[in-house]
Amino acid sequence: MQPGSDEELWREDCAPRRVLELFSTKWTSMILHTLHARHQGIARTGSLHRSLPGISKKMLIQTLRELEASGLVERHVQDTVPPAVSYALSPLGNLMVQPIEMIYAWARTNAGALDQLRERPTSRRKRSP
Amino acid sequence: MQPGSDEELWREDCAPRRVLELFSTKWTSMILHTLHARHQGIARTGSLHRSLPGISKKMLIQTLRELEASGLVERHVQDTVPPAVSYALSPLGNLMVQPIEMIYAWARTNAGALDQLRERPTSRRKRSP
DNA sequence: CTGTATCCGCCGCGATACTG
DNA sequence: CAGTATCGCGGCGGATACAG
Repeated sequence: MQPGSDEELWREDCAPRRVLELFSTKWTSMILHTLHARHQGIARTGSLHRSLPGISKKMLIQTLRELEASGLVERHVQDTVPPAVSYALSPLGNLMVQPIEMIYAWARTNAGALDQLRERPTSRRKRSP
Repeated sequence: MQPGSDEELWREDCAPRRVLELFSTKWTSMILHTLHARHQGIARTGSLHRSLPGISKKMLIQTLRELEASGLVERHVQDTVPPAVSYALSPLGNLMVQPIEMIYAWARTNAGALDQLRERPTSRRKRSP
C-alpha cells in the first residue's frame, strides 16, 4: 500500500505504460540492447543488421527511425560515397537501456524457471496446410 | 560462415525474448501488476475489471485465460449461482511479477525523464492523395 | 551501403450482442 | 456475475523490388 496512490491508476500516458509501450513493438528492445551491449552505444546500419539475425532491413530501419523520433537514438550521417550512417544511443536512450538490461539480466538469471512457462495458445501459431 | 557464430544469442526462444513476449500484449503486465499490488495476488473477475479502467470484458477474460494457459495464474471456480470465479497468481506468476514490478518502480522513479520521450507517430504514413 | 516504396497476410483488440 | 460469439479495423511486420 503506497501513499496516496491510486485515484487514477492507469492513465493512458502514465510512466509505466509509456515504458511498456516501447516493449510492444517486436524489435525495439533488442535493438537498444544490441546497440548497448555489442556496439558500445553506436553502430552503423549494416553492423547492427548483422547483429540481429532475423530482422528484415525494413523493420531495422523503420524501428531505428521511430527510436530517433522518440528521442532515444541519434542518427549521424557521413556524407561520403557510399554513405555511412551510424545510430547512437542518446542520453535518454542510455537511460531507457536501464530497464531493458534489468529484464535481460533477470531473464537470464531465471532462465531455468522460465522453462516452466508455457506458450500462449492465441499467439503465433502455425497453420498446417 | 562458421557454424558456431556468436550471433545465436537471439534465438526465438531464448529467455529474454520469452519474457519480452509477455510484455508484447497490451494488458498482460497491467493485469499481473494489478493482481499483485491491489489484490494480494487473487481477485474475482469483476473486481479485477473495476481495477483496470479501459479494458474490455473480452480482453480481460481472454488475457486471463492466456495467462492461465501459460501457467502464470490459476483459475478457481465456485460453483454457485451466480458463479464466482477468482484468478490467483501461481508461483510462476509471482516470479514473473518481479520484472514487472522492476519496470513499474523504475518508470515511476524516472517519470520526469520520461517526459522527454516523444511519442512515435503511430502510423508512419497515411495515404494522402 | 543505406534507404524507400508497395503489396499483403495475420492478429491484436475494441464494440456489440447474446447465454446461463 | 462470468463467459462466448462475431465483426471489423488498424497496423505490425515480412518479402520483394527499386533508388541514390
